[in-house]
Amino acid sequence: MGVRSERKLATRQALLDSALRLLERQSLSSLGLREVAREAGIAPAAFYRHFADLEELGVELVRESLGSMHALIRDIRTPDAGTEDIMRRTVDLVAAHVREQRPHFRFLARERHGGVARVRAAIAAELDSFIDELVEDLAVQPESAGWDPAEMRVLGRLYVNVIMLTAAELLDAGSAGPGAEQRIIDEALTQLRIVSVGRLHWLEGGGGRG
Amino acid sequence: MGVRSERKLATRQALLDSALRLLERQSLSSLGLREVAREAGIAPAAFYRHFADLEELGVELVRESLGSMHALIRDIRTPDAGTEDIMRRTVDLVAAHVREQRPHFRFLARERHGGVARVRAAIAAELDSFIDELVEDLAVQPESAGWDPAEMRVLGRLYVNVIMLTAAELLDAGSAGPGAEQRIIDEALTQLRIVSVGRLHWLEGGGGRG
DNA sequence: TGTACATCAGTGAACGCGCGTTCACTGATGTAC
DNA sequence: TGTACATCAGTGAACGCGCGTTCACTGATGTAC
Repeated sequence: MGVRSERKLATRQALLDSALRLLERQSLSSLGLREVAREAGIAPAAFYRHFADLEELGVELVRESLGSMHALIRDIRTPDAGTEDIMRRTVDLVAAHVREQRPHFRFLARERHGGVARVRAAIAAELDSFIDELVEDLAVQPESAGWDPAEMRVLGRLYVNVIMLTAAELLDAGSAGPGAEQRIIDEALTQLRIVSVGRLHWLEGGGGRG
Repeated sequence: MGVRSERKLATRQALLDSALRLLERQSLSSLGLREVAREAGIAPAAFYRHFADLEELGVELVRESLGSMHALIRDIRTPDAGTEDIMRRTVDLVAAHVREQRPHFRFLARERHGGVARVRAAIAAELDSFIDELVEDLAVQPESAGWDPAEMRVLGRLYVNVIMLTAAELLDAGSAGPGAEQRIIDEALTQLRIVSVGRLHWLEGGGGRG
């Protein structure tokens, strides 16, 4: 790969990084092109060499951020351990990933229901595929015997939602005083436990419809 | 009350309504003062007779929107019925309220993790008080015997989160094709059932820690 | 290796535009007597 | 009830500013021979 295209990629990445940095304190729809270019140290016009507009950059940020989310989900996948161990591991991993990739998780939390429809759709689509992955793992566990596939998917969505909301709460934990992070982690663990107990006894009442 | 203050209140309300209308398609941080004034049919300068800036208007919108949310929670409170009936009623009520107060729920979903910290804080505080209300109701039910108060609160948060996320999904149901709304309602019901089964068997394993 | 030309990422100036905010004002409503 | 003055919600013009986008350009990198 030539020097020129390497530098182009570096500039592109600088734009993405600058945008992500600015997005810690504002939402995508209020972000300015000149603002991002300034932060990245290039002329505003150069932005157009990389993206048609900020929405396109936003969609690329979704890809990047969900890479972080994907790494988290992959780490969580340990179908061999006991349920309690998996859950403990899960909340610890969520906390660790949020700490290491704050801006990515901030971006996802903010834009999941944000003002840019295309970005919202991109996030929803990717979350769906994460749910599929998680359901694959859940399906091979003995606790899943007798489960309806559609209901398994709802269970997976419930787990992913708990994880996403926990990540979002952890982002604001800093300003909520010391101990807040541990409290959020403990609550997340309790939520996962409640759901898991529900899962364990699901079939007793005929799928909760008894 | 005089004619003048009545008219002032009417203008103020027109500003709030106009803002809410515009916020169906964008987020608060990208909303413009002139834009809102234009939509309300008044001169930009008149805005300042009612709010110091858009953030202040936003906080007032939180109050208004959570009024809608509060009405929903109040409707849900029927501690006398059986669990399954309560849950069916709950998802139907969520769907009905979202249909009738779309802009309010859109606003809440968008700004709960949005770019304006003060608005985020206002929403979080109000959600907390809704959880308290819900927990009050849950506490008097026989299913809650033996529960730790802190764990009850986590359960309440879990229910409220399911409700909020269901409302958010219903908002985009229209563009997801016909049948999407019913599918979302069914999934929400299943989630509530899973959580409720978990609640029912919670103590068997020593609070899920067995 | 050296030369001549092509490519193209990034520049800097320019544009028209809508923004938030200020200000002195107007005229209907409110108040005091 | 009528009059004289005070209040104040809303106006319209003006301001300086940063925005997104365009354009011809520059000069380092790439390519062909």
